[in-house]
Parts: sequence; structure tokens; C-alpha cells
Amino acid sequence: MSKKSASAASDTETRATSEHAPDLRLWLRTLACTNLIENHIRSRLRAEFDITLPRFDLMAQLERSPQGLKMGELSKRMMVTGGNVTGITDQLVAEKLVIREDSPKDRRAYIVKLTTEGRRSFRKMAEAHETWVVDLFAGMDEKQRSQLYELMAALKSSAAKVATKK
Amino acid sequence: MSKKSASAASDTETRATSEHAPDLRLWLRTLACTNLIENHIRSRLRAEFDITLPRFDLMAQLERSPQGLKMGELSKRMMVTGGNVTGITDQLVAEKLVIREDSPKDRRAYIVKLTTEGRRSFRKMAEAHETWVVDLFAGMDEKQRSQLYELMAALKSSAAKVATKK
DNA sequence: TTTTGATATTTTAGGCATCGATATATTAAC
DNA sequence: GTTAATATATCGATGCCTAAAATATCAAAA
Repeated sequence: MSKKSASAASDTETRATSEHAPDLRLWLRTLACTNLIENHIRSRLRAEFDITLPRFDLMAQLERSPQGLKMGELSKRMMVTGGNVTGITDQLVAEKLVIREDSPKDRRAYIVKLTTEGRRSFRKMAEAHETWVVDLFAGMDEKQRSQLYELMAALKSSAAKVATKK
Repeated sequence: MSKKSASAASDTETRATSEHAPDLRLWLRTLACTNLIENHIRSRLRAEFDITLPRFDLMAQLERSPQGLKMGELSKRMMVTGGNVTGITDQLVAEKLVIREDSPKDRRAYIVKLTTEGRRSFRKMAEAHETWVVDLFAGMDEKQRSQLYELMAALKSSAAKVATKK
């Protein structure tokens, strides 16, 4: 990822590049860190509850919305494509953890809800999940955690300016 | 993801849960933020260079190691499984961006290297990639960025304690 | 040697993710 | 009302990713 263009780099390119490298290192470190945590959580969900992270995430969305959610709403909240939600929902329906109901207002749409079994099952998993997260962050003190929380808000708003437009 | 068990929650469970919720929010915010950025970069790589992020990442590893890397070494550095590296490498070989050479020391192993074309191509992409990252972080000031850099080091070491063991 | 165990990579099967295309239903224009 | 534009969801193709099993090689002990 080092920069320094091969041969014919202009002075401004070269300068800009060496100024920018710290941002790149910051991003790569951030990414490595979240991947480490996410992979850990993923494998514990699989090992202890035999469930995948995407399914857990979908159920988490539904648990917050007891009235159920349309497929498109799930897609928006999970920040994934509609086709993806279709597939994950299919699996969860097959496992009887969620149900698809026809929307009374719009015949194109479905309302997805947790089943009773799904809600019970989710709550047990969520409790464990939360303690894992707590453990993963336990090496930081309270001040560091609250600083990180604020910085992530700043980063999100910084990135959203670029990522959202166009 | 809200906690508060349905009915028979013990007092300690309830208390522990409400103490823990902030860590969960911190994690979810961090994850949403990095996903936003990663997806943005992914789609720009695809749109402007017709390449996937994993292929770009693999090439980035090779660019830092001009002598080439064994498959297993790539796997370790990219934090993905060996089977995954096999697939990505196959694609890059087909595009003539990398080559697999037999290791002279070990007939089980391959050494993967960028081709001349691969190196040229990567450098062009990396330059653009870096400016994207800079733009994404541009809404944070220098102090925020360096704070974030340090906090990520702290988080990585905190998480590694848990994630690595066993 | 030959066996044993570890290492390097690929293969296989299953699931997640995207994009682009399609089928159907809604909404708005005319 | 018919047409056109938009919205909701699914499907098909492709690629990433993992875990587990298979293959091949190496290295060291018996």
C-alpha cells in the first residue's frame, strides 16, 4: 500500500501522497481491528448457537420492532441489498424463527416477524453476545470507550458526506 | 438488541445488562461506520477499476513484499482462510496480475508475485484508493485522527487478549 | 528405511453478498 | 380507464468466505 508512484510522479503527487499515508494507516488499523472482533463474534455464534451472524443481525432488527418489518425496511436497516434479505429470511423461515406475513396494505410487500420461538431463542443468544462484546472491550477504560464512541460519530459523519453523495 | 429479559430476569441479570448496553452501542456504531467506509471503497474500486476489494488487498500485500509471498503467508496477513486465498489468487492469475512460482525450497508451496503489469496496475489503483480514504477522513481534524489511531491500538490489544486465546 | 506427525495447498459444500433482470403491484398522468 | 413511471420483492449469475476433508510434501524419530 506504499505510495510513491513508480517513475513519473509529479512533485505535488509525491507530496500529497506522503501527507496522506497516515490516513491510510489509520484506516487499515481500524479495519483490521473491527475484522478481528467481528470474526471472533461470528465464530462464537456458530460454535455456541449454530447460527450465522447475518441471521442473528436480522433477528436483532426484528426484536427491536415487535410489529414486524417489511423486507425493504430490513434491507435499509441492515445496509444490505434486498436480494440478500430474501435469502437470509428464507433460511430463518425454514428454521421457524421468523414468519412472512402478507402486508394488508400493499400486496407487493411482506411483513417479517419473529416467531415466539424466534424471540425466545434470540434473547438467549443476545445475552451471550453482549457479554462477549463487553469482554472484547474490557481492556479499555471508561474514558477511552467514551472517546471512541464520540470519534466514531465524527468519522461516520465525515464519511457519510462523501459516501452518500451521488 | 435491546436487553431486558422477557419475564423472569433476575435482578443481577437486569443490572448487568443495563451496565453493558453502552459497550454494545459502541460496538454497533463502530461496525456501522467501518462498513459504510468499506462498502464505499468497494464500489469505487469496482466502478473505476473493475476490481474487487479482496483482489486489491491481495495485490497490496504483494506490493509490500517484492520477493513474493507463500499462499499461507498471504492467508495469515490477510486474516482469511487458505481456501479463500486459493480462489482469489486463481482469479488474479487468470487476469495476469500475479504469478504462482514453485518454491525452490519446498515443493508443497508456491510463491506468489505481482507481474510487471500487476505492479503497474496496482500502483495506479492504490493512488486513487489513498485519496478516497483521505477524503473519507477529511471531516476529522488532526487531533481526532491521532486519537482514533491510538484508541484503535488499545482496542486491538484488548480484543486480541480475548480473541486469540483458545 | 519406514513410520509418524506436521505443514502447504487445494477441493468441496454451504452460506453471504452484490448486481442486473424480472414479475407483480401501486401510483400518477393523461 | 389506460398508460407510464415507480416501488417491492424474488431470481440467476458470480464471487467471497469458512470449515472440513483430501492430497502432497517435508522432517524427524524408530
